[in-house]
Amino acid sequence: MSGTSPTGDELVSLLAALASPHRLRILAAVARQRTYVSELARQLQMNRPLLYMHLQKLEAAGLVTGELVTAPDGSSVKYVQAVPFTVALDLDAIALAAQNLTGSGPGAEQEK
Amino acid sequence: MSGTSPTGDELVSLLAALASPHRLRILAAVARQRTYVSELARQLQMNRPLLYMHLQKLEAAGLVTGELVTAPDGSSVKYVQAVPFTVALDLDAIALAAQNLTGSGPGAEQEK
DNA sequence: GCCCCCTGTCAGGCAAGTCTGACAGGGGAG
DNA sequence: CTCCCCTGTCAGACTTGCCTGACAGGGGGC
Repeated sequence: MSGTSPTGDELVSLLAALASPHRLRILAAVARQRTYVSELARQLQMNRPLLYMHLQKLEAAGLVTGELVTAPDGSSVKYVQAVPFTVALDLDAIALAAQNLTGSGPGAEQEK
Repeated sequence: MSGTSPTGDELVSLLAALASPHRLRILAAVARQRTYVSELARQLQMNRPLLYMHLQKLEAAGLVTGELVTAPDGSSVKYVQAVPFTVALDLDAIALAAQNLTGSGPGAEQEK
């Protein structure tokens, strides 16, 4: 994904995924070190269900990947890892992205 | 603002302001041409009150500036203009921003 | 057996964002 | 006076997101 100019919808999803203090902190923690969910919850002092939700959003946006690892002793642990990316954000990028939003053509369609 | 690495909170606000198809379209339209509110509403085919709200958010985020111009004949028109900016978005920037979110220090505070 | 740690999902409550129609008012043109 | 265009703001409905406690289940160690 790095470097590719995303479509408008992708951009919106990406920004929405990042526009949250919790998710920013999660991403930062995960970028620094590969951890598993419960440990991450303890580290960031947040409820696991909440962390799960945020992780799902980050994963849906393609910003992190989860990997369920089953240790030789049978116990399972889910490791989370950050996915590198780069987006240059400025007026030009936005003007470009706004052109290909689903249903945005000048005379495209006015369905609501 | 261009080039300066924003604080965590500022980043979140900026991303939140941009994470909306409507606001993206507004910004794109305004970046291309300085227009006034009602004209913009017609151009984008959206209700004015709605446009007003989005403009307020964009203005609060410092992405656009409004200027109420009173023509010599007395009629007032509010012109909206885009504010140039640039933000490089990647894992490093996020890790950096996550460090200075209000209430995020490693052993800062655990008020809930 | 009991206790501990892990993963995952659920319903429910609360807060915030989104969108709409309607209103009040200023001013010009016919 | 009537019609039109403009700027603002409001309450209300609706949708979405956020967060919590509680649950079901797998597996290990004592």
